[in-house]
Amino acid sequence: MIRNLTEQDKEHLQEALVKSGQKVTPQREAVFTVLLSERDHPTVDEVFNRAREVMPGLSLATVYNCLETFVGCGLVRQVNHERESTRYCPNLAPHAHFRDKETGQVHDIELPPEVMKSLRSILPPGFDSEVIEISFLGRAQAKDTHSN
Amino acid sequence: MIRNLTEQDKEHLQEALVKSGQKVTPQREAVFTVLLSERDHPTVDEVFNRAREVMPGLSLATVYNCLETFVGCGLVRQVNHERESTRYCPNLAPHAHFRDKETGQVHDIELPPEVMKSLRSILPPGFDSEVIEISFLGRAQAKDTHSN
DNA sequence: TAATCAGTTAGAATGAGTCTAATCCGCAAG
DNA sequence: CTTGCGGATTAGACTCATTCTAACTGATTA
Ligand SMILES: [Mn+2]
Ligand SMILES: [Mn+2]
Ligand SMILES: [Zn+2]
Ligand SMILES: [Zn+2]
Repeated sequence: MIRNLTEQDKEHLQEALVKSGQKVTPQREAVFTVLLSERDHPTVDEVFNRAREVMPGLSLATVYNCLETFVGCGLVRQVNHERESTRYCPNLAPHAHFRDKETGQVHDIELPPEVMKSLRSILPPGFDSEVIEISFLGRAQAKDTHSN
Repeated sequence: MIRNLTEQDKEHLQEALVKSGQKVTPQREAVFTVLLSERDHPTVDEVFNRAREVMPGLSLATVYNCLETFVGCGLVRQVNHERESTRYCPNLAPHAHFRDKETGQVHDIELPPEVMKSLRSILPPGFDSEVIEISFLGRAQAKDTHSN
């Protein structure tokens, strides 16, 4: 189901867009709403299908555009596993991803700062990294029905 | 330049192939040789072009087939960064990958067991992971001309 | 009003990877 | 030797996520 954006969410969206010289549009709001409604790392097609429920005229091209815009202004992260379709994640906290081999579901795994530090410490001198991606592949006992 | 396989390398290849019910062929030897000659994580096309120097009739389809075979029998790893072409890595030791934003070069980063452990420890109960992928994106001061 | 301009849209193009069907070739049975 | 078999190789067709293009929309500005 598609939630409504809280005032906080709207401000977050507006601020990030305006800060990078772009506008809030109905399409961008719809796509952002979809992302925040179910934090299950949807693909572009999944976002497209969910968003059309609430905005039937929306085009796939626009979903690609919105998501690219959001990535550009730091509102969401892209998540890739092997060569599968790119998925999108609005969780801005540092976290890793766990991909369930059976179900395909993607779960967020919290990343404690001390682990980040120990990771950064394995880089030899001369290597400076801005982005670290960590992804697990395995099986998760389904504890609940939502997948975040 | 394309090295020659040592006896050890040949045995390694043969053992892994035979163990999974497949044969050593001239094409597979050529592709494997390319992978061991420069451990720079080549793409399929790069492998193809290098291998053709030594085996001109080789086809791209066969390079795809050989690499898939090697992955299947654990001789090499696939390395993906975002949606770029898949790269191939014959380094079987546990390691992470560092991708240089400027040059595109991929470097191996050794992964000490204690770091692996601390990573595994962040998984909540119920999550069991066989594979962990770690990749850094950033800039590396070019210390040398080879890229491993 | 007219010009401008970001955003949206449909559809074409791209390209890494996969699939298909024909051929090749080493080996073993006759 | 021939022949048959089965895995491997090959060229080319195909797929499909993503990117590109060019026309259109609609709000804002001169
Ligand atoms: Mn959950
Ligand atoms: Mn090096
Ligand atoms: Zn996430
Ligand atoms: Zn590697």
